[in-house]
Amino acid sequence: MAAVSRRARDAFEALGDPTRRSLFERLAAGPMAVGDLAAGAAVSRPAVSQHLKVLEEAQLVTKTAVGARHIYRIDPRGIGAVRDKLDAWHGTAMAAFQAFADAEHEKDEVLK
Amino acid sequence: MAAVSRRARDAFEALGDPTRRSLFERLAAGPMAVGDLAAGAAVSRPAVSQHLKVLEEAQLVTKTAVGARHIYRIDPRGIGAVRDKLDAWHGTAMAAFQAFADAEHEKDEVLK
DNA sequence: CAGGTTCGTAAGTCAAGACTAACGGTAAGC
DNA sequence: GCTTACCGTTAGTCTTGACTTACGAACCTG
Repeated sequence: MAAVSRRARDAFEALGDPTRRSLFERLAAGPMAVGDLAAGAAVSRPAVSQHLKVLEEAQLVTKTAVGARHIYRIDPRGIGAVRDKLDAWHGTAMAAFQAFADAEHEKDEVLK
Repeated sequence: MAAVSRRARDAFEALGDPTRRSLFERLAAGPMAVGDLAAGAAVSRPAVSQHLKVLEEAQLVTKTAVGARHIYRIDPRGIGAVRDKLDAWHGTAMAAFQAFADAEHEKDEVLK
């Protein structure tokens, strides 16, 4: 659980940066090499490499060497972890709201 | 569309900060006042106020004044926007992988 | 083997933003 | 009315991290 939480934590921080989110979004369309990725980015190629490293550490992407080219692709497990966290938050928030609504309804019944 | 994208963008950036994510997670358990929120946080109360402002601008929480106390609670629409974005990424990534797998299977009958 | 790609890393600069202290403003209590 | 809570904002400091340039490693190609 700690590993999952840690992974989700890193994933949120990784997706917090607009440049990284842009790279991640482009990788969602399909695997791509660093050079191609950098060609469409607003920053230099080394910057792209650094961002890809962060995304990789966050388990959001995976790297595969093909000759001299490094192909990056999305790691579905990373998205899954983030989505699970989001669902958990949504669930508890809904439960809390429901409890609050029930309590309010209870008071209304008593007042009647 | 642009409004949704913009909202999702701000939400990702808002959830990128560990302190803000901690506050958001505590609010998921139920509505809370700023003072109570600051009491359990590692930073000062003004810092909590600033973070809550960012979360509010990102449509992730809503504020309600009750006397001199300001009660913050989670805005389900904010989570929804982020989750939708995540689902979209996951969907396109899966489609891209499927297309790649189909193409490989088509062409590499003899290889591998 | 020499030359040209492709990519990651190191060093250094610099701006964004996270934080605290101090102040002002509003609502409840005496 | 006066004081006491509770909260938001401002001003200013300081750390984090995003970025570029320069360099070197690994790889293919001729």
